[in-house]
Amino acid sequence: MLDIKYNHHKVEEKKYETWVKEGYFTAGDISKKPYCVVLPPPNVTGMLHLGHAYNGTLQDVIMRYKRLKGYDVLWVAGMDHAGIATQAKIEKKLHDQGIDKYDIGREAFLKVAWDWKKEYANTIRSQWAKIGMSLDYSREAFTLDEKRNEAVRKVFVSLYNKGYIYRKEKIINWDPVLKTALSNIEVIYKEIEGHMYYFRYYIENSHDYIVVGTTRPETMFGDVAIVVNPKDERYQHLKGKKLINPANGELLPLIYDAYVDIDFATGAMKCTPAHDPNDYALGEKYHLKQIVCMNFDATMNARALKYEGMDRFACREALVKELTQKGLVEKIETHVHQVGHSERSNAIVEPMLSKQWFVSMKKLAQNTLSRQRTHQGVQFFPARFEKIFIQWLENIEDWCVSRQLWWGHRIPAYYKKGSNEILVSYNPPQDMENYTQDEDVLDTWFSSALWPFTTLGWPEKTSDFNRYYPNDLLVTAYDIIFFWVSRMMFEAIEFTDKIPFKQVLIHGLVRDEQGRKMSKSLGNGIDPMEVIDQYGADALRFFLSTNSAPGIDFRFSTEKISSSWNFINKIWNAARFVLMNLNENFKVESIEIEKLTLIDQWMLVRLNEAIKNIEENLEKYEFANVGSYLTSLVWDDFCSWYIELCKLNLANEKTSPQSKQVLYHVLKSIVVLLHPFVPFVSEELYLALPESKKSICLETWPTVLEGFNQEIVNKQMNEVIEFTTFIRNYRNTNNLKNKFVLPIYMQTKTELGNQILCQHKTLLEQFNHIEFIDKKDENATIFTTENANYLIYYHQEIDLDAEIHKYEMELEKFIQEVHRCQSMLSNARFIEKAPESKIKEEKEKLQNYLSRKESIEKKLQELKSKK
RNA sequence: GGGUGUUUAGCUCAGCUGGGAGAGCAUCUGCCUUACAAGCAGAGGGUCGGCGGUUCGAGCCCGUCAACACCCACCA
Repeated sequence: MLDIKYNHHKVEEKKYETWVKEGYFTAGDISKKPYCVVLPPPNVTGMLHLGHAYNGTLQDVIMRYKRLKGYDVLWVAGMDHAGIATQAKIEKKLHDQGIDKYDIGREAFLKVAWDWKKEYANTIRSQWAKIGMSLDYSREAFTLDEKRNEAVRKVFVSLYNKGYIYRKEKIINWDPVLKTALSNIEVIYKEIEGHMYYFRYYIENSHDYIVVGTTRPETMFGDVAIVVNPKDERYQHLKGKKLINPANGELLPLIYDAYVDIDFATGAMKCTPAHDPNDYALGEKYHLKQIVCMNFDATMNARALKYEGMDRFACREALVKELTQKGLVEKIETHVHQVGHSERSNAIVEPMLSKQWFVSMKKLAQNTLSRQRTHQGVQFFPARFEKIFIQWLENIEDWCVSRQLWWGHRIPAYYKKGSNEILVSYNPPQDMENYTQDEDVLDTWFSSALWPFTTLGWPEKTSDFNRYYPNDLLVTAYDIIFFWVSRMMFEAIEFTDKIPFKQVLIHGLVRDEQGRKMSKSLGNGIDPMEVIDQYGADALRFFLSTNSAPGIDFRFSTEKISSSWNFINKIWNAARFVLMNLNENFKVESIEIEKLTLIDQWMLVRLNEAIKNIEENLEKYEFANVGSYLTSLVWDDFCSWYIELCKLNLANEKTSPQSKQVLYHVLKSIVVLLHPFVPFVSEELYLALPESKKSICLETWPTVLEGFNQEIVNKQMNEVIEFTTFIRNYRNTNNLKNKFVLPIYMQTKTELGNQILCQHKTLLEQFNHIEFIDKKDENATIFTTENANYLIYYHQEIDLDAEIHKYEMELEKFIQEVHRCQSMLSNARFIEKAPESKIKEEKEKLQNYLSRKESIEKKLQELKSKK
């Protein structure tokens, strides 16, 4: 027998281990249809956060649902080496121990990194288990393991040979803290209040000067020209003249190019091709020198003369001071502008000329775009994300893939010693002693981009690849559409000639209770493991999955998790009630409709409707809808009505021979319907049921029972509900005890009313503690429904005026309803254009309201005549 | 500069193809009715951001304005 109270600690203990051991999550039953999803691999940088729990829960709901629906479900477990992020963490750890990575060298560093990975991989696995994620561990992969490395090398070499990968000196985004290049999307632009410095540039052999504005004076040491717009009249007289760079006294040519905005600042712009992407383009156009004036740690180099070795911002300050003293500063204004920061280190990114490896993106993006445009692409949920995805691809730039790190896939490029020869190959050259391998590694996303197929064994032609590729679905947050989804798309199309997955479900981010983004600096992160400890994984999962709409951020809410817990406790107690009523001799029998009472039938009809509705919404990933449907099915239909009414039936097995079967059947169905959301408690309750299988994981999705006259059943039960609600209300307003038996005369108005009086009289009497009597006198309270008038003969002192007022209010309501129906039905255009069913519905409503209005009118007349 | 999302009850949010406004929590009233007091039975509370339009009919579709949030690009 179940404990009196739901105890999530006890319920969630050891179940996951059993599921894994029994192989319920291991795919491979070829008698079933395959369904495959690969988990977005979490970074091995640390522990899982609430976002992971959210992402994992959404997927697990789908996976468990598909398993119940009879699919051979493969949900591939895996983790990401997260190059920059992990290396930064390890460097910090070493630094805290007083170790510099260059002192221990690459190999020793990598050993530390692999130990780190092992430790966090174990933590992550135990957290997946806590959340209940039904992952297939037999195929677990790591983005940096040997198999994935083979695939990466193959892809790199292939892209190189096809001309998609090239090595070039270009302006890239440089992270001076982590000392590596970054791709464009790894740079976060933040608004910063800085300064616009205006310097005087004297004209050679003249006392005249022009004023040039810049936000980055330290880069003046890399200047090679001053550029003005050819139409700018202020500078026409300077053609052919040279200007003196105030920072170093060098002569700069004046170039006329329409790129320069006449109205911005002074209309004269300094040009630093080695430290600015736009200047770089100008530099190419006019064949200007590219002068790098900084080192890779963002200190100034020898070009900065006496400032050599000084940090770039210290140099800026010192230089401005120096030039102020020399009278070369015109003015300094505060200036708000967007400054690029490194996604990982938050350092201000330095645009820097550097030789790096790039993937040429135009053609590859085009291949993806043409599939999307011809509807052979991926289906997005919600659909609007496709637009964002397409716009990004249309404006894509080449992808810088080399990183000056150690933790990652080493670039398979080999440089012949003493020559310019570069060998890009899958295996190192035979005569390796004559070569040196490129020191750099690849961007993490280079290997993640191959994830949907490398996890299935590609490039080998494995049976997994044949069976499970393309994946059916990808579930991920909107913030990595560019980083990941788009790159998986083009790699998949290029190397497998298929889209990587059929659908993408994009979800939002979990924010804190105040609606702020969770971040380390704010310290407002919530550890999912603490939540699980306090409320249980099931409550957390139910909260996460049913309180969020696709693609939209949502707030974490302790209150709502607590509500989820209450809901689970409610189910728990409903199950207790059912199990208490199924005695040891209970045998499951098939349900025969002719043996069922009205409430049995009604409950099964409600269950049927729920199954259909829940399925529809699960297929659309509308989990919030499923959640509210499940809640009302369990709480209202099953607990508040069916179980309460059933208590009467259970006392009399002769009149309701199958009520216990229905109780069992509905509880079991509910438990299975809930299982995708709350796997632990559903397993616990399932195993407590008679004749259950070894695990709910082996169950099948409930099916709809056919053969009910749904319309009649609902109408009859609605009458019961409407009447019961009225009686409860009546007792409340009149301060009557539940046990006080109210005498009631039922005046039926329709055939259905007669049926109810005939068939369900006893039920209504017992359930509501009333007694149907023969009509005695006129002094009664009237309650009117579509099918009957109920006259309550409860004699009490009544305030006649108040009573009249009450009925007048009631009458007013029906008058309005009648008016509404009549005006609709008398509208010729409504009759002409509205669908048949709607017209029929309104006609029926009108009849109903008319009859009820009439009853109230009669009662009012009667009251008024007494006055 | 371009784009997207949000605006619904006191709070947090649902409301999917247009057909009488919903949930949870909070509030008020009454209940220990043996599955559940973390519960039960009732009740109150909203001109669905503003304005205009389409429609027989708009929270939902179109236009426009406003506030907030986010994404992309960028002027040195």
